[in-house]
Amino acid sequence: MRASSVDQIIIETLSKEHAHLTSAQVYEKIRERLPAVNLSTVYRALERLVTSGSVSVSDMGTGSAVYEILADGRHHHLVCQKCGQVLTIEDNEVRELFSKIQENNHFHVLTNHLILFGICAACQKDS
Amino acid sequence: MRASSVDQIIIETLSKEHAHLTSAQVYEKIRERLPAVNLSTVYRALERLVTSGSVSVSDMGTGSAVYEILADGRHHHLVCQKCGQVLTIEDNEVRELFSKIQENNHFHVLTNHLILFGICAACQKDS
DNA sequence: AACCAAAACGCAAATCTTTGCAATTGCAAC
DNA sequence: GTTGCAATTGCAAAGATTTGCGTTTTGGTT
Ligand SMILES: [Zn+2]
Ligand SMILES: [Zn+2]
Ligand SMILES: [Zn+2]
Ligand SMILES: [Zn+2]
Repeated sequence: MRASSVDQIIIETLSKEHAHLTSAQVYEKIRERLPAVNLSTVYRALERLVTSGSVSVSDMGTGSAVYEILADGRHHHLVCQKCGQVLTIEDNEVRELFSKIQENNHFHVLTNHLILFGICAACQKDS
Repeated sequence: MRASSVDQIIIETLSKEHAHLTSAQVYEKIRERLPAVNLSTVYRALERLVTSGSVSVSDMGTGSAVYEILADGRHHHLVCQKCGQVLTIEDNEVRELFSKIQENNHFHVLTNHLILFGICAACQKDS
């Protein structure tokens, strides 16, 4: 992989934002520094960063994928399908499962930003 | 929900196929019996079936989502990002994690066809 | 049987993402 | 500094999925 300027700017942007950004949001941020950049270039840069493991991409049920820097420490999310609330869970709550899967199936899990859908406590009470 | 004929035909189709079908594949099957059906109608029917819990939808990294009947018993998959191999794991291998998440976060997990990406045993040896 | 409201549908347009191809750029060897 | 190759990019088109809206169908009620 070559030191693409777009890759570097995306890393810097996501590192500063500490949030889940859509491709369109990343695109807007990049254009502040590279006004002529093409959207497909951003998609390809994001793909490279995901493959290299420095960025996660996830479908959180919002209609478009979201990207997040992984340097801050691994975590996962629970997304309520009724109210849309997003809970964060620590990696150690999931690590045990991944270890067991690794043992049982000799399969090295790379998923690093797991999204589980369901119903949150508040919405369970409502029904 | 009303008893839509498309819903019923999709159920029958997926029940007979016992496989992961893309929306395009479902569409082709439906057209054998409803030649004039619209693709967006199929998408909306699939969405209803997923919401009702009778069908699962998953991104298995193939470029388009796949749908599968859930009546046959719950299961999950490990997808190798190098060779594309798809391993199936039983629900009991995952249920423990979901129970723990339920306890710790009072969150009722509905994800019923989990896809985890990683590297299979064979591909680990190769590298 | 006529009526009504809700659900489902068809169609076209919008949105999101990927891809083929030709042109450009960065890196390293010569 | 020039050459060569592979990575990156822009652009346009294709592919995948969703959505707005007007119309039709369905099932229940009068
Ligand atoms: Zn996150
Ligand atoms: Zn909720
Ligand atoms: Zn499956
Ligand atoms: Zn493999």
